[in-house]
Amino acid sequence: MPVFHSSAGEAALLDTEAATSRTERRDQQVARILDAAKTCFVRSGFQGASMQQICSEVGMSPGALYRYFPSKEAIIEAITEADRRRDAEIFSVLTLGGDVVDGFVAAAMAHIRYMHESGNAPLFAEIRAESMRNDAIDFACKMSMKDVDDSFRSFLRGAVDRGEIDPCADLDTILPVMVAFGEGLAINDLPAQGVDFERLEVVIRAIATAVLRPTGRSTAS
Amino acid sequence: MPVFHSSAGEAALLDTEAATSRTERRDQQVARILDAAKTCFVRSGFQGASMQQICSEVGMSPGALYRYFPSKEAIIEAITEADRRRDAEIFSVLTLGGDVVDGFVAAAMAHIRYMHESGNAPLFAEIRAESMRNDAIDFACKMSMKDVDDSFRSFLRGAVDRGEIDPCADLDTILPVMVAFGEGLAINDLPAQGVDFERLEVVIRAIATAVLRPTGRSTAS
DNA sequence: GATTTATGCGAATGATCATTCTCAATTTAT
DNA sequence: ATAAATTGAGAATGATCATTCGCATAAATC
Repeated sequence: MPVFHSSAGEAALLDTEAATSRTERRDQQVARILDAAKTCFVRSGFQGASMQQICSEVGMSPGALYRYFPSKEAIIEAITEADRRRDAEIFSVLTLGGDVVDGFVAAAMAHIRYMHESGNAPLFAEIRAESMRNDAIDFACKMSMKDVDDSFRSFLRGAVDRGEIDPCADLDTILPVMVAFGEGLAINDLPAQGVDFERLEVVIRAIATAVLRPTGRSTAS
Repeated sequence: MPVFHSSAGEAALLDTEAATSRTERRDQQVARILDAAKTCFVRSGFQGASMQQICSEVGMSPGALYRYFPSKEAIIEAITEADRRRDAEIFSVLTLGGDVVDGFVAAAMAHIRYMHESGNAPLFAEIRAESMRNDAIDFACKMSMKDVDDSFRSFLRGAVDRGEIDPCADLDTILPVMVAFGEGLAINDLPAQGVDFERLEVVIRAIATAVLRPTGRSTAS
C-alpha cells in the first residue's frame, strides 16, 4: 500500500506541508535519503553501511531508492560534496573585514564550534579517509578546499601588501599548515574532550599571532 | 602441494633464513600477514578489503590464514596497535634533553618526516575514521596516545617548574591542541604536497615558541 | 617409527551485498 | 477519460562476503 498521501490538485495548498510540485517533492526525497544515508555512514562507515540499511533508515524500498540515486557511490559523492560545501562556508563568511588575527581566530573558532555542534567529526574523518583512495571524493575535497584556500590567500596577501602583517614564512607554507591544523582540530573535536572554548581561543590566538606577525599597522582596532 | 620448504631438523641452520624455530616461523607468518593486510587496507580500507584479497596478497589460503588470526577484526586491531605503537615511538624518543622548543620542533619534524617516508598517512586516516565507531580501535588509539601525552606532559611540566617556559595556557589545553595539530599534519603529509621541510620547520618553530613562551632561562643553548 | 600436533589447501557455507526486474499505483499530460 | 510518465514496493539476481570444514602433509614428540 503506497503512501502517496494528500494533494490531489489545488486542495493540497491548504496542507501544512505547503505546495509540493513535482520537482519540490523530488528534492525533499533526495534530502531525506541523504540525511538517512549520513546517519548510516556515520554509524558504519561508507563501506560498512549497506543499501538495505539506508533503505530501512529512509523507510523506502531499494527499487524506490534507486529512482533517486544510480548507485551507492553516487550517494557517497553527494554527501561528501554537501558536507565539504557547508564546511567551507563557515570559513568563507568570516574571512572578510576586521583585524587579520581577529578574523583568523574567529574563523577557526567558528569552525571548531560548528564541528562540535553538528557532530560531523566522524563524517569528516570518514570522508578524509575515503579521499585517500577514491579519486572522486579526493576531487570533491580539493574543490571545496580550493575556495577556502583562495579566500584565505587573498585575505592574507592583502594584509601583507598593506603592511599589516609580516608572516614568519611564505603563504604557500602557512596556508597548508593552517589547513592541516584545522583538519586536526576537526577530527579531534576538542570541546567534546573537555577542552574549554576560551582557553582554546587563547592558544589559537597565540598561534595566529606568531605565524602572521602583525606589525601593529592594522586598519582595524 | 604444500610449501613447507627447507629445514628438516638441524640442516636448516646453514640456510640464509637462519634458524626457524616453531614460534619464530609463526611470528614470521604473522608478520607477513600483517604486512599484506596493511597493503590491502591502504588500498581499499578496512571494510573494503576482503579476506580473500588479503589471502591473495599473502599467498595463503583462507584456511591457513585463520590459523593465525581468528577474525578480520583481529587483524585490524593488530595492525592498528602496531601502527600506533610505532608512531608513538617517534615522539617518546625525542622529548628528552635539549631546549624545550628545540625538542618540540624536533619531535614534530621527525613525525612529519616519518609519516612522509613511511607513506602511512592513508592508514592513519583509516585508523582514525574507524576509531570513531569501533571501540576496540578507539581504545588502542587512546592507549598509545596516553604514552605520548604522559611524556610530553612531564617534559613540559618540568620545563615550567624550572622556569624555562611560561605557556600561554595550561597544559590541559596546549597538549590536546598540539596532538590535534600533529594529527592534522599526519593525514595531510605536507611534504608530499610540495611544502618545503625547512620552511615548514620555521612555521612550526614559530608556533611552538608562541605557545610555550620560553623565558630565556633555558638550561640548554 | 609411531603418534600427536601444527600447518596448509581449497571447496563449501549461509549470509549479505549492490543492483535489477516486474508490476502496481499515482500523477501529469492529452 | 485516457494515455504517458513517474514513483513506489518487494522479490529476485548473481556476486561476494567472512568464516568453517574435511582432509593431507610436515614437524615435533615420544
